[in-house]
Amino acid sequence: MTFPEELIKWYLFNKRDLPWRHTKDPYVIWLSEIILQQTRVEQGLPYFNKFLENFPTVKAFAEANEAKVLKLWQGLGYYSRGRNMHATAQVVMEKYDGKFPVLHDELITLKGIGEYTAAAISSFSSGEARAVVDGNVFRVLSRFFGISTPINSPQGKKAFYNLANEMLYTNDPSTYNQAIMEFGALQCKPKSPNCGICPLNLGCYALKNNLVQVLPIKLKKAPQKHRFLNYFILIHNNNVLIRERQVGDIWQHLFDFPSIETSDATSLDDNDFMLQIKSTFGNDVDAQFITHKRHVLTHQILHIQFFELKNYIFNFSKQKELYWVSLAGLNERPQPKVIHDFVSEYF
DNA sequence: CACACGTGGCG
DNA sequence: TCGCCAAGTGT
Repeated sequence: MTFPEELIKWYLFNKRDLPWRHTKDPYVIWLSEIILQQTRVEQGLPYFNKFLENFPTVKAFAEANEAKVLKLWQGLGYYSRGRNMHATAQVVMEKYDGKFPVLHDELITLKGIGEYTAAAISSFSSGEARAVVDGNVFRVLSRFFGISTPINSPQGKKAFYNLANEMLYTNDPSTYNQAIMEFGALQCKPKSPNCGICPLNLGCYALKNNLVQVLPIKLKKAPQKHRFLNYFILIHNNNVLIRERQVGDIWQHLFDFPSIETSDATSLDDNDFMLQIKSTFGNDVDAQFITHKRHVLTHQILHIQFFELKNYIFNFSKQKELYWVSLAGLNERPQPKVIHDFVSEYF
């Protein structure tokens, strides 16, 4: 038995009895779909009932004032959904004579209705062959077929949309769409799905390859972190001390000056910072601030300060990554770009 | 196109 | 506790 047919079989036996599954009325389905965007069924269900009681028809919805709509929406989150619904209800009254559209291409033009919702309403209410792609579909397809392309990357979205439409059971798009989403919500759950009782476990790539906990892959935002690098320029007999950066951090194998990294912005007046300098370079050291700059990388923002050191003690020779370099011959060294920028800037 | 938008539940 | 996730969309 094929993938979509297995899903539908599972669905017919295991589906929850939800109110919006008893109708093909596009208005009612629209109501449920908007409410369920990024929202769990348990959380959205009371709102669905509340909205249907207050606004049994699009007409009633359109004639309500926005304040009442938002009042009813209170506590659901993503309040633009409520405002967009109100606007859409009025467009349906004016442009569609109060008859809620059922075609994808019409639905997609309405406020608050994107690719997912247009596919959902059109397939559920008119049987149009449009595959829904939501968080559940990403997960089910990613695991079953072993797709590791990140679901939130442009390539990933394209790949999953294509695959979803290839898999679409065109004999019954409505049931298939509901089936794959319900399957993702109840069986192929994000965390600890019970693969032992899964009807698709024999053909599941993720289960076979022990990737259920890994797929789908979602790229993290990686918020930019701030780092404070304090560089020390040590000059002796017309030589300057540089250091090769080690593996496990930015600029691997590139050269820069010896430095102390701190968790905050620092100044020489800062006791802790001065203590660190002395413990590293010797108590008699005399540090002098030269200049600072910001260096913005993809995942981090570097705050860089330069200090010139005088009267330091030569306790660096033991460290392998440190090198004395002739100031005059700097440009002849195997030059890492980074040090070259810094050096050319200050010498 | 990366990001903001809300709230509640879960491990 | 806290990050992740939940039937996405608009900008």
